[in-house]
Amino acid sequence: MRTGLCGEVGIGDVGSRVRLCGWVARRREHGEHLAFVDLRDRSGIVQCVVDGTVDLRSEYVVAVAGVVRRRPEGMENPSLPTGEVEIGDCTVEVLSAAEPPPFLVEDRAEVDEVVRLRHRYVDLRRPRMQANLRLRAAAVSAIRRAMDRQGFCEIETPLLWSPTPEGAREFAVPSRLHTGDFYVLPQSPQIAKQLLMVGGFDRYYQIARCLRDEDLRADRQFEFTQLDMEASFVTQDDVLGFVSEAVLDAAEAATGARPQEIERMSWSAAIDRYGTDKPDLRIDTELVDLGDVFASSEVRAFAAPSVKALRVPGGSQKSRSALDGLVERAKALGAKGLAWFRVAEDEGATTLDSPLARVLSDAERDGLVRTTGAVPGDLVLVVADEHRVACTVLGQLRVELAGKPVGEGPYRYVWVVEFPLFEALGADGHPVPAHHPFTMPHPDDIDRMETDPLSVRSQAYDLVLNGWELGSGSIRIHRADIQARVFHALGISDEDAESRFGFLTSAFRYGAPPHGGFAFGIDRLAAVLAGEESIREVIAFPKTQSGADPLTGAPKALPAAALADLGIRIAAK
RNA sequence: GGACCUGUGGUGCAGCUCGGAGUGCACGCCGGCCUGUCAAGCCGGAGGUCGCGGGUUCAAAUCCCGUCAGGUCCGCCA
Repeated sequence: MRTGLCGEVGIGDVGSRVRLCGWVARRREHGEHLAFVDLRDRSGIVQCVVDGTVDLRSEYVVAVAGVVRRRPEGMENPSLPTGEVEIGDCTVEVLSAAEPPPFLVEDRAEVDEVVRLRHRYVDLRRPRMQANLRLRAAAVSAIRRAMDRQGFCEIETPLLWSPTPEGAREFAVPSRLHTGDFYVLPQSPQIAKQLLMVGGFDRYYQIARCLRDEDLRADRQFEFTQLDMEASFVTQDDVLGFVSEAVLDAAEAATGARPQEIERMSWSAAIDRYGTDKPDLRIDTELVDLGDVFASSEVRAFAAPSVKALRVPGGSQKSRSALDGLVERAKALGAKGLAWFRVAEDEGATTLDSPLARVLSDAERDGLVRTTGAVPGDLVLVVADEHRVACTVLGQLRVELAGKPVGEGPYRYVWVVEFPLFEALGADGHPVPAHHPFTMPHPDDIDRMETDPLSVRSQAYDLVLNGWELGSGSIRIHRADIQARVFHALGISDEDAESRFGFLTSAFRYGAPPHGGFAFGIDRLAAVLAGEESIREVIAFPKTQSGADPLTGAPKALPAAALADLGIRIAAK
């Protein structure tokens, strides 16, 4: 039907006869003797010249036959990749007429997202969406090649799975044959892939759709796609190596540039230096510890287990009301207060402008400036509080004051390793797992599990890109005795463990290899690499924040007969 | 569950503080003119439940209350 693609016609094709198919992007008519038609397909746009009039409208689907020719001298269009040539002596065949589109099929048209989604089939024609979905496909393809090359076997796991009362809320699927019973859609293939390890598939992966019935965000949809992988007889270093290979290959395929080796950082260093477990390393300021400076301070505001500071380069020009706003923000984030110091210069001496400036000793003033590295023009923010609070509050302010859109380069990947095994003590006095209860404790710390559980590190790790968590994984527990100790620490009784995870623990009784794995979000990776701030821009048919689909109208009520078939009655609201 | 922002011809906005006739801008659309344009140009035209409901008022796009939809964030996402 066609001889090539619109965007690929070039100077080398001059003289050849072509037939191109696509959509009418624009037409420019010059009376009854001459008309230009810009023809668009997925590859781009080429100008077609018609000697006469044409009865075409925007977005008509047409086939244009003609001869490629060099444009007349001075008529080239340097802003168009095909701008040196045009299709001449055209005959146009209308394959399909079209109503005027609801919005311009061009990138520069900014359109309300719900309008775009309602007419997604039109939106998808725009170069942005074409590029984004193709970038995503290139990334996925590279991931598959990387995993295959490393000896991994792609295996599908069920979409209809068993309810597990743990973690994210699950989508329920009623069973027709077992009226009153339900499957759930998997929030991740976690347990299935561990069963595959017991089954002897020592290197498994899957481009897996995962579903979680939790509230949506710019970086979260009900359904999302992960590279899910698991391997047996491996160390944490092995897993990080496998995943790094896939991620770096994907990034190279998507952007053309291969990132450098991904650096590693311990969880405690991430908290200490950036106040978060997903640090954005594009921002070059770090939190600074002022504990030594104020160790014996008379200043009551700084009498706290931890005194942390954040230097804000050039921040001294902030107005008093802007600073008041920062103080309020810090309080909203959980700090008791926020001290600020505007750094200035007076006759060669560095001065501090702050309500607290006068109560600081000379040594404290010097220490604050020296330790933070502040120079005139900077602003220094100080939070004194419990260590975790001081770090996270300043870490959040760091991002809010200096952050950039996630998709804006450069791309800074980092492995955050040695997550704590437990997050905190729950209301029942038992620690709460930071990852999932099958995470292997760090071998150096395992003896403290009963005596000092919150100090126990785990062999769990996250991959972070520009402040977004791409994914997480861990070495899993494969030994019944260690699993029993973790369950015990968590306050999960033997009976409880049996009823909730029985089919996994019993599988482990039949010969479980040491294993570990990882899963990272392909939507998120693709979005960042595409320069987008929302994963909706790399998903063909996403949902809105309320979980609706403006195109199909989903979700909808089911006909009464369908409900009756499933044995379901809708409760009155 | 909560906070904040947004809603005005097909699209994007202005108008809203300080109430006075659906007023304006750009794009698109329709018609006419036009033989080298390329976001073509020129002339003319059509197109509106100011998200919806209620209240205040002589009078509401504008003020108040409620509600719906969309977005960002918190909670949530082991």
